[in-house]
Amino acid sequence: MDWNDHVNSRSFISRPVAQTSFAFLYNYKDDHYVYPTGLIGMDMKQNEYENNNQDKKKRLTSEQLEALETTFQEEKKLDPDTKMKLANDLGLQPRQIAVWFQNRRARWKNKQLECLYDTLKQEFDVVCMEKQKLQEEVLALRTILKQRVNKRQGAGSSTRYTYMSGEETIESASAANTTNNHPHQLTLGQHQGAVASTTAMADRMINYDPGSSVSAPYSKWAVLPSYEP
Amino acid sequence: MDWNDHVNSRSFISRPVAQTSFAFLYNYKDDHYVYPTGLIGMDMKQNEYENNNQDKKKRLTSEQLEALETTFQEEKKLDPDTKMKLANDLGLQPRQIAVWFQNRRARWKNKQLECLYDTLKQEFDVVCMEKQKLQEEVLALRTILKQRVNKRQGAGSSTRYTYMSGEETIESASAANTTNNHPHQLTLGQHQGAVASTTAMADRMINYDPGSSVSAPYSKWAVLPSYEP
DNA sequence: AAGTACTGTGTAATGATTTGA
DNA sequence: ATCAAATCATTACACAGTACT
Repeated sequence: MDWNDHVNSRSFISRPVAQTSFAFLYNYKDDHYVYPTGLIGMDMKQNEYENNNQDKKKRLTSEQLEALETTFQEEKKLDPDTKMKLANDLGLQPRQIAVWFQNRRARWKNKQLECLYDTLKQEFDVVCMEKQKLQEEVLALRTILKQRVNKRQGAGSSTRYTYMSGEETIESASAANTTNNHPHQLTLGQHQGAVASTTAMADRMINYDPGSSVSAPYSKWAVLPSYEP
Repeated sequence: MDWNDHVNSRSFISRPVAQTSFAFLYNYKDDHYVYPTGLIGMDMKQNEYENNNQDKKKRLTSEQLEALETTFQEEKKLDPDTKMKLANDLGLQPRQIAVWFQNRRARWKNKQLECLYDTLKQEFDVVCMEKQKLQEEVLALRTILKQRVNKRQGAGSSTRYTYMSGEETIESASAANTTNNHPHQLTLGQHQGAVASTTAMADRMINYDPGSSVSAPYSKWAVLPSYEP
């Protein structure tokens, strides 16, 4: 009862419904309403005082977004005071501010996840390479040891026990590593390439064939296993 | 002009608007509209013939969801025929079907991402372990080699050139690997634990402290770096 | 035959609502 | 009242065919 004083804060929020509900009034067939050019980036405030007639706009202006974004950067959570201040400054309902922050948080989470994935992917690649090198190194060392043993055996020397013990522990340590036995390293598919950007995620998740945009437009959806709950 | 024959497919789309646009008519203050009990799970069809008065419902019925879900499982993409069929079968607008599928794909993508992450995480852990073992193995092998060389040197033998060359290549191969030099392996934080489930993702992304749910409710938002675009 | 307008579809981003805690 | 999660819908742009000039 402290804030949202004058109006009921929910009174006008609702998007200007007319445009979509009566979209059939427009000449355009399905969902291809042609936007009045020059209305996109404009700095037209859409507060409660001017959404009465036909402002078919809902998107926040760049100013509003900027302010919201800045605020979000420093505080993911929105305390009531900030909310009211933003609402007053930007000519929006407090409720809108709250909703914006909620959505922002939810979507920020997904972004985070993507970044996390990319990071992990890079780490993974690095570790794989290092493992590869270590594997080669082990082979090299083994070869050397073998050569040496052969040489010594030819000379009639016998520190053979020590050698075998070493070989044994070695075998047990890398028994499962001698071959490429990572079922997902390549089979998980698509994610062995260079990590381009966050949007490259989609290309890895979806069986996207970048070449054929003509044939089989539905193919990319048919392949993946269903991970649904 | 062949397809999209009878209806214009967008004519009636809009959701039953009354409920949201005129929400301020309800007595409820801000954003806490209390739903008329007993209307939630009911199987009331909401096609164009009965959304005129006061059906404050938007959620699809379980039947509708089931059908949509089933269809989605077999085809992530919605071809027009299927769309019309579903629309007729379920008493929904074709537009609604399309929208549902779009949203479903978006949600599915996030789920996929989570699964992908978990899978990759497990692979990562495995590879790390294997790398660890290989590292130990390399050390063991080196030790053996060293022992052997010392022994031979003590005996006055001199295959020293061969040894050094081997040692050199070895050093170069694992120069950067001898220590734990993975900046993110633990620093990325939070994701070295067992991979519990897909929802465990949030716990890894957000700096979530599972113990203190009372104090510092805002703390978990203040920590992470901003990965925003 | 090239250019242009129209239409349907897709994805991505975004605003808003519902539900339960 | 607030939040997170899920959901519905809309906005906006891109691309592909088709048709009309």
